[in-house]
Amino acid sequence: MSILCYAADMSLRIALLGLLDATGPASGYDLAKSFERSLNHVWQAGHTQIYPELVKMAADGLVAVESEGARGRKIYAITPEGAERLRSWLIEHEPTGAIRSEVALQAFLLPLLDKESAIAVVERIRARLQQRLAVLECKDPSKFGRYALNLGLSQGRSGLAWADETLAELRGLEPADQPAPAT
Amino acid sequence: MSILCYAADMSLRIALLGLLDATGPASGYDLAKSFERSLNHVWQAGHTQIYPELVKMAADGLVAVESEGARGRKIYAITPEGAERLRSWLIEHEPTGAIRSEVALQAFLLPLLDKESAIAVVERIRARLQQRLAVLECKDPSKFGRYALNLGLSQGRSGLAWADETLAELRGLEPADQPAPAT
DNA sequence: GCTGCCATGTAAACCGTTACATGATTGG
DNA sequence: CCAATCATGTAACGGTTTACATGGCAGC
Repeated sequence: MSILCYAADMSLRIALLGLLDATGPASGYDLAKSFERSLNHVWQAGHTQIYPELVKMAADGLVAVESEGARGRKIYAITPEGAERLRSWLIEHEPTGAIRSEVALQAFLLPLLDKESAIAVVERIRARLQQRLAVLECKDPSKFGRYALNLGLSQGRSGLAWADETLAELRGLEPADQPAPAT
Repeated sequence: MSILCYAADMSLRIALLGLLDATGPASGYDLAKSFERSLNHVWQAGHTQIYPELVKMAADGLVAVESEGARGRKIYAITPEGAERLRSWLIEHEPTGAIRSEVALQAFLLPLLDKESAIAVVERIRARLQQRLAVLECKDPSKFGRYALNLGLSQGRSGLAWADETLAELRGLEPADQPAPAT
């Protein structure tokens, strides 16, 4: 609305500014790799989103092309203005707790399934969570993103605990409690 | 690609089918209310998304207008085809673990802030999590969505625990460990 | 010379939010 | 009669994904 009202979300911008601030100048390609490696469990973005966004951010003065290397490689650096924008977002932005989780949606709808199917679904969810957790557990906890890593570990473990409790509950159900196995 | 490859996500469809299956025929308005009340911590959708989607779903034969009530109220019911689509999604769909969380992004970037600011950010996150948790704790655990409710409670509590640990760690830091408070 | 990775981009489609718009009904 | 709520929708915008497209360089 007002000129002070920036676009709704901007989290992609913030993530890019954060990476540039934390690890120094980088190309779009580097940033895409960083997303995959370090930011993966927190935010995702592919190169097709990153390249145009960097151009817009440069137009807004938040980053600048520091140098151009081999093969048309363009190295972006964060500007002081960008660093300030990053800090003020961190300090001022009230994060929306809103979550869209396919896992949670499946959990919500579990009662629609018969016992066997529900158990199979939860087992698959459990396997998936375990796999994700294993990836996080391999990461270096002394690195930059360690607070988010701890958060991911904590959430992953609590998801696993939920899956185990739910499996126990489902297995303990009397067959009579089940919905009809549908025609 | 092939005619068997349905649109990528469809979670909104699934959520709508799930509500119709679980609680019987309903209007778009009712469904929007249900989203707010029961599905809020799992998936969000406003009426502006729901109305057009119901029209498309009716065109695809997954729901049907069962009756039209007062004030142009249209009551949709799930069709057998819709019920089958719902069940096969639940059983077959491998949920993507991908998460985009502004809270986690802030956690990731915490080391960019000086000690005082970082503590303030985590305290705000903690307050927000507590508030969400309080909402969930008021819900009836015997209702339809109770598996998802348990999951939400579990995740909320682990988030709170993370915030407390992180605050303790930040408060215990030597001032020397801090980044320069930025000109 | 070919394969594979580095490196950058565009275009179309889709999903989701915000703002806008309309009218009926109920209760005070 | 007025306000609140019921009830439905459209339009524009912005963010995200998928597919398409191009070319340089390194090693075999």
